[in-house]
Amino acid sequence: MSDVAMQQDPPLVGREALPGNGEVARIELIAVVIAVSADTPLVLTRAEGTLLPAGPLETRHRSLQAGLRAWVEAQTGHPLGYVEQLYTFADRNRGGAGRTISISYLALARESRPLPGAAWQDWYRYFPWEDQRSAEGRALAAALAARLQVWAGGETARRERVEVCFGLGGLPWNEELVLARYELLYEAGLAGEAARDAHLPPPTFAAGMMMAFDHRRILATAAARLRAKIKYHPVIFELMPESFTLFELQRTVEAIAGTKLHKPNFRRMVESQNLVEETGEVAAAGRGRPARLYRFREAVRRERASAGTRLPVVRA
Amino acid sequence: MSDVAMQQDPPLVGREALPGNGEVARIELIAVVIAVSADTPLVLTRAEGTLLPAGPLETRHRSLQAGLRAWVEAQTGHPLGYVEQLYTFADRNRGGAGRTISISYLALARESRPLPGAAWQDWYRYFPWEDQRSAEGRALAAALAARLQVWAGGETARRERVEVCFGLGGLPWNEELVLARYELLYEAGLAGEAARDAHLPPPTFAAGMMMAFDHRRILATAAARLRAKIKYHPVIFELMPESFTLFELQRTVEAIAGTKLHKPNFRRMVESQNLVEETGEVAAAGRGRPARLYRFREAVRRERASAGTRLPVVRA
DNA sequence: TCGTCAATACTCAGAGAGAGTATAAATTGG
DNA sequence: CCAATTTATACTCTCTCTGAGTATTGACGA
Repeated sequence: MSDVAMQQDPPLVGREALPGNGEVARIELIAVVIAVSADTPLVLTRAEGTLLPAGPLETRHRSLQAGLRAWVEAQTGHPLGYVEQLYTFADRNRGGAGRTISISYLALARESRPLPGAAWQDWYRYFPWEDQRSAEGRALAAALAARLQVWAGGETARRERVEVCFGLGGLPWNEELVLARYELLYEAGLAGEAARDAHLPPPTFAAGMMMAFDHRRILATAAARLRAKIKYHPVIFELMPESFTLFELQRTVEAIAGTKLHKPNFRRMVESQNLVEETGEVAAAGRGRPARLYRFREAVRRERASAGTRLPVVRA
Repeated sequence: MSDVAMQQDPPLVGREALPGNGEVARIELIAVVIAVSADTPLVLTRAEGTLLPAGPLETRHRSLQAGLRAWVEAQTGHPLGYVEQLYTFADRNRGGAGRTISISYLALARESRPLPGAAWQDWYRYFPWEDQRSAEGRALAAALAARLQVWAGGETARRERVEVCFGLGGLPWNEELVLARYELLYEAGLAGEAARDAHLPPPTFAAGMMMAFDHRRILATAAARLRAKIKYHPVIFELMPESFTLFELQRTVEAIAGTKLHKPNFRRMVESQNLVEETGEVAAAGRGRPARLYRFREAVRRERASAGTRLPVVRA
């Protein structure tokens, strides 16, 4: 797929005239803005970390993305760079006519100082079980898996979902299943939003920090997409400064993926793909041998597009 | 990402109350329904192949997907099975207030007899250069690439796009770049829609069959997604009958991907991934040794979800 | 019965991934 | 100033996967 093109809104061409019986809806634009600071993935939030930047599409907005950028900048002071569309949801407005369509986006950024009322939050506050780099995260995931097995009981479909999502029974942990894991926890009542949405009193135990509405679900969708995407598309550089060491790059990937990587093999992978080039400088020394600084090779954009995944094609 | 979940509309939970200044928009639902008949990928169309099934979201529709399914069935008589969201576009209505938001979907199906007014069309009528299985398709792609190089002239950015998209200069043909190639052709005026949208007279040469509005662009988006997806997710089985031979499976993949595959290696790949199991029967003999029949293994859904792509993780 | 055709089975070399070890270049503490 | 420590970088060694080609099997038909 043309990723570069998908980041832009397509050209405006006329569409089929709709008959008059079509309902009208309000359009809400929601942004998941991700950055990484050292070892911590960050998400840009409002209202003490309970809301994602969002706002309605207005007449003055020339496109969906333009509207999104305007709202994020107004609410957080942060101008957006890389943006891609995530998913479009609909729900009926309660106690009112019409419906709201929510169009969610993933944006990648470098950390900055947000406006008052907005703040970067550690992404793992919302999904602590996703941090498989630390023993605590792994322990929490195991504990949640155990609770989910109890919840699943004798239903094999549920048991299998738990096994796949949490890497039980010899299956590996798959860091991409962020959304599937959150959905399991929601269904089992282990996400705080489940009781809230059912108008029940808060449960005695809830995993991770809640958000308002379905914003944590959108956050899970964004994280799943990002964790999948860094493996086949060099978007990780959207999160990096101009120059960086290979180990800083590795730790950024680790922060996003929530797993530890094998240093020599990571280095070999990056170098063999010609993703980076040396700047000729070395990092300001801390302890140990100083690391060389690298920058993203511009030509990568071109070459990466021609990579893709593999089928056993026959060559002429 | 949780693909199974993404195919469903998420649970309806309340969203942020929007201030009154939000614009309202009409919502249009558009479906790209794909099937494969022997060697030919098919797309479900209306109006002599110039329109995709589409219709406005109405109050009676309980969800976006429900609305989509209702429209497709009403217009074509074809009930939808597998459905996934593609992309959401916006454009201003000409000569009217408000805006239309178009939400496009990819659906996979098995061929059926559509209602009068609807018809399955060979997908390659719209994108003949995408059929790299045949010498004619490859020749057309080469001819278009030559025209595009002339159009690009001295602009290196354009030249590089042409090289990547059409596999020039030693680069391989990447079948996933359907949308990027269509966009190039549109920009260069080699797609009929370009002149139409610019209110110019029809050009002397136009590649592939046109569609109304931006429906061919949506079709390109769907094809790009499908070509990418069959490589890492067993969606191909949505297009297959209950039982099939391995070579029929291969030809279905070839029809979608537009490339020839290496038979022994394709067979090894399918078998090594435990995607299928033998039914015990053999296909009704034509010429040559009769082929064994296979069926899709249900357990695959579970196992595939745990696959994903690779990072050099470190194992405990 | 033999030739043809398509399905199925096997082989082999090279690339790549996982895992571990060795060396280099800096800081820090005696 | 030297040695211990720390971190970066380089190298090695399997084992699996993949691309590519060849061989065998089982049907039909002349």
